[in-house]
Amino acid sequence: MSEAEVKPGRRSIGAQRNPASEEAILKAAEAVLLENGLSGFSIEAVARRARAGKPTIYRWWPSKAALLLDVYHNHKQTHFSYADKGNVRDDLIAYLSGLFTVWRNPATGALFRSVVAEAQADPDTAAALAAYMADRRCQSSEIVKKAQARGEVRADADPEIVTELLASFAWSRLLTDRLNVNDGDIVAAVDMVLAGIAVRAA
Amino acid sequence: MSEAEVKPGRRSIGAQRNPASEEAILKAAEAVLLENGLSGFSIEAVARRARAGKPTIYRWWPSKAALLLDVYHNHKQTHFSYADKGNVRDDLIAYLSGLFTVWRNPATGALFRSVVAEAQADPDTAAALAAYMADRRCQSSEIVKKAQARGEVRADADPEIVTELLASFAWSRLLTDRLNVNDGDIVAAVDMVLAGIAVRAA
Amino acid sequence: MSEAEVKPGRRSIGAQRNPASEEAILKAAEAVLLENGLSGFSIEAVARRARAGKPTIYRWWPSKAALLLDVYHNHKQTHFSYADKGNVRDDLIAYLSGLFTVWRNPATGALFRSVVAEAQADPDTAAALAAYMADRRCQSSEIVKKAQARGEVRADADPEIVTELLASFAWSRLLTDRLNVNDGDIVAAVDMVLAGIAVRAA
Amino acid sequence: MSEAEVKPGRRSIGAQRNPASEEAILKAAEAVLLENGLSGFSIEAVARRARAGKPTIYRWWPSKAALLLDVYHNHKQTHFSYADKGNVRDDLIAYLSGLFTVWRNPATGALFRSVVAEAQADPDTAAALAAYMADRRCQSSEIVKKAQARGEVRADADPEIVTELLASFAWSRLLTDRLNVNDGDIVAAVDMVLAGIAVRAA
DNA sequence: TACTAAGCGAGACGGTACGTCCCGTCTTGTC
DNA sequence: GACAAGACGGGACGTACCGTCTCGCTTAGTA
Repeated sequence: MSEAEVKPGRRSIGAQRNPASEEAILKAAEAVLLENGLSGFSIEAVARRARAGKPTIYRWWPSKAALLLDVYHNHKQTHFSYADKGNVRDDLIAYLSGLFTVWRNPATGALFRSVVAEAQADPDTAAALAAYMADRRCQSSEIVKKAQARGEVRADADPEIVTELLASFAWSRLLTDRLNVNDGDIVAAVDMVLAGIAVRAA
Repeated sequence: MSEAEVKPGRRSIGAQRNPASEEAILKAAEAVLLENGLSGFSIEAVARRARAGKPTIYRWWPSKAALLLDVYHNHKQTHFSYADKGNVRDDLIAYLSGLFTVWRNPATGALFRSVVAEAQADPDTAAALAAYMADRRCQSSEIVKKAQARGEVRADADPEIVTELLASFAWSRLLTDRLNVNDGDIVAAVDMVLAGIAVRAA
Repeated sequence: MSEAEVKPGRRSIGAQRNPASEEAILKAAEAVLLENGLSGFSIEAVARRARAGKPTIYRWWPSKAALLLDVYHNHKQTHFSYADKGNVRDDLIAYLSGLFTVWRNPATGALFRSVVAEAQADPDTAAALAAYMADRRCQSSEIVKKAQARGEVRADADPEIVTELLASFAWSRLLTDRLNVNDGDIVAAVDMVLAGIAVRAA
Repeated sequence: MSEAEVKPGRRSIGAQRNPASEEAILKAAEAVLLENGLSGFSIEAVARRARAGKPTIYRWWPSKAALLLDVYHNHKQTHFSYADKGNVRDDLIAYLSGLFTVWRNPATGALFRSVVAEAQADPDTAAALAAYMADRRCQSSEIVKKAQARGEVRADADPEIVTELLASFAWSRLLTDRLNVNDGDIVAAVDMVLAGIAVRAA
């Protein structure tokens, strides 16, 4: 209120985590990542931007990767929902095009690409990403399980592999900058998995 | 071969590139990457190990990524061949399990993971990786094209998407350290793409 | 006294200074200084060791230097007395060897060295040290004044300079870690000041 | 000459120490020390001021203290000479007032005070200072040795202790900011050492 | 044959970022 | 209102690499 708090920004609020600092850091981290890319994303840059001390960041996030993941999670609170359209084809198309749509957002896409990249070098990030992906596989495979319950999908199909196949497709497009190549590919991929490409043996 | 060349390193052989240096650098780069991981892979470390000057490296490889890619290419000269087993199912299984096998090799796997990671931050690597992947898609889609010619696969299936779907599956397993989860998944993925999972509508 | 107060630290005893805290802090400060040296002497370290909050220290001691000085004064309550042996030579030898003896004690020596060092950078410490030294000069010069009264020492000699010369000698030995070089030097210094080194002009 | 050297300052001159950098760093170090005092003297500040990289400083000076000492030595090249005035009294007065004069220079005085302070916390500085002081004692005691040769000073006087006593006096005045108290004290100290203060026993 | 020109190992240069430690201030909840 | 506790913004620490530079050398090709 007074001018005292203007100059130095935030202060400690006692022997407890200051939510304002956390928010400012996450916001700054996202901004830095978007503006400077993964290679320009450094703890120092985030601290500078958030007007926070480096130790404050290290106190709560053990590594660059942890911060990155946290930013990603916070960003993804605008989750896409798993719509239930009544038939498996529309559900899978919605799922896959949902992934494409979310990652076409420059922020979300860059964020996830960064997390994946970081995971290749940093074991902690790798573990966090693995946990996250396991959760997603579990959630998305529900689509197929429901379809099996409805009798739309063969009972011997592994639900997790179905959605993993589709999600992997989205991954590789994201990681090779080919998210916008051809929207028809989304439907083609779903239909391939659903109907197969083999000529019907009578 | 002899230890004579070990101690004082290599010298210039005149106004031309010294192949011994190139070889030593590539070898050292691979060794450093394998021993210290992507995060420990630095030009300095490679130069130290190769007993080479940093400018020698920068003279021939514009960036860390270029060196990485070069190492990868050199390493992959032990290419897996696209066997032609006469039927599309065996060919695709051979293709997909070939990818898994190649990447299960610690060197090759780490190399490719590093290249993909680097491509997320470095545009040059991204471009190189894109070109490389386009070539691979082109080559691998031949499997499907041949099968279409044999009448095994429906003519309206997009050959590139077929193998891209399978290759993406291998990518995501590589990038999330799940290459060894379940060998049966390979066959399951191929069969899914071939026969589909939908219940036959009579 | 009991170990009950060890574990959970001390509590406030109401709106007044808690002597137990003061004592614990001074004790901890001395211990830290002795164990880790001046360079390892930090308010944080003292607070940790004393199980005290940093603000408690800052509340009572405005600076590191103030704490240091306070520790020194508390430590020196075991003052050496200015013995009066009846003749100036023995008194001065007792005075100078007293300084050496006091500072040969690791705690006292390190403490005084630290105060002097701190005074070179911190004006407050410098002022405190100056006041302290003025007092000591005044006290120690009494030795010479008494000798003058007894007729042992020439009336035109400046008493303060006499003891300052001897104390400076001890200082420089302390500050350059040469306290134990040669015990004979103490007597030599005193005799020099008393009898002079010039050849007697008949 | 060209504008190339304007922006980035100095460059490497190959695999050898760049004297321009060394000079710039020493100059900057002195300036920082004088302007901000010992407490404001940091490697970072010196690097900033010298437009040098921190590693360049650490490459050549293992510690803050080493840099400090080097600055002091470089500064003292304007050595005071040990004048030989033919009689020991004038020589000793010249020696002692020389010390006072040199240290009354703000730069030199602050420098030496800083070195002494640093030596109380840092063993390397302590060692360097000890070596330096041993050398000075050796040099300055020559005054007394010559006087002994001339028969002016008793042969049983320890030459090193004589000048050590006087130098210590200057030290303590420097370290307690009392360099300007009373110029007569210089002569008084010398005469005390020469003639003694004891009343002549007939 | 002598000269030029480029590549070589080496390593110093100005920098940026790392992750840690401590500074002195602030606030919370307990006594 | 003093206490233990500990988070806060800030700044310096000493280290690792970055990409650039110049050195002194070695040798191939040109003159």
